Amino acid sequence: MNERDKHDLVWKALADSTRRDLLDALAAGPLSTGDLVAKFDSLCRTNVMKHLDVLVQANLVVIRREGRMRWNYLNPVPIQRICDRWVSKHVKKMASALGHLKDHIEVSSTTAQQVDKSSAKPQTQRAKQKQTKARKRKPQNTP
Amino acid sequence: MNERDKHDLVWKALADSTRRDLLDALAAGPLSTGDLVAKFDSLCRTNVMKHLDVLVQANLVVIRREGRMRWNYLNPVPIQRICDRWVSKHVKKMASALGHLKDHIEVSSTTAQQVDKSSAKPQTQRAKQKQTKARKRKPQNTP
DNA sequence: TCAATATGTCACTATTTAGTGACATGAACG
DNA sequence: CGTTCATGTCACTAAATAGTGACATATTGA
Repeated sequence: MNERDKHDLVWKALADSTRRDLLDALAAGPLSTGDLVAKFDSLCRTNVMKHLDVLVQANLVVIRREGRMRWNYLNPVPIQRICDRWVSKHVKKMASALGHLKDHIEVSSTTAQQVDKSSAKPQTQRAKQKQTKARKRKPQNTP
Repeated sequence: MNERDKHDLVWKALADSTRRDLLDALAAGPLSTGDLVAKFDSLCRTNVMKHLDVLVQANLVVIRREGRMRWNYLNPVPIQRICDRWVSKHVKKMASALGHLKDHIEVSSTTAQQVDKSSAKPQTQRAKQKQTKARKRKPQNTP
């Protein structure tokens, strides 16, 4: 399993709100599987275990066995890791992307409060040709 | 659409590696849909548009129309927002969770490097009873 | 040993999502 | 006009995922 796949497992695991809730429950301290089942009334035990499996695969939950008990521990490291990586990966580009964004955008009500202002410089693109033929062209920066 | 649902849209949108790649491509600056189709050789145009729709729903991509062209802009705000919120939401618990974790864990090779050390204090849990009956019990902290 | 309990596994259905081709719309431009 | 091309929409199939009940395993303690 390469790094990118592991990365993807974490994203996939975090994509589900039920699993994020499970992580929430474990944030205060480890719980047994049965504890979690009791806590999440809408889910059957098998379902909880399946979600836990996904979290374990992503290394977001680590288990410790004690007799017939299984204690589930939250491992927060991959979360911070993925956030750090994703944000830092884009942090420079983000500043410019925010710049590109403003000026002329169909500003939605929510977007309006979330977007900064600066310049917009589209990339010049389009090399290969698939079924959709295309030619070089350059849009106005500030119509 | 409540805040939690919007939150979920962002997670769901980011869960797919193709969509993360699309965001990567837009990080350098806006691209038209056709540009993106040309860039992602393995995807058909309809597929690219569907992924873009998901990103637009999550407000991760904002579009600007210019004649018959559609320019897709990355909006990095929700990413930072979700990372900030998720991390800060757990930041205190995380320190303690990391504490809970070490001591006695079936340390996997990858986990070993990602986990800190301190104390482990399981929660006392288990209230309701579903099909799985359960009684109160408390595991050893450090076996 | 035997019964209760916690967890593990299997087989299956239902829902969602990915992915595609065909056709529709609408601006650009001769 | 009418053609070209970027984009939009629809209908459909295939694959992945959520979710469940039934049964299996294994530990605990009377």
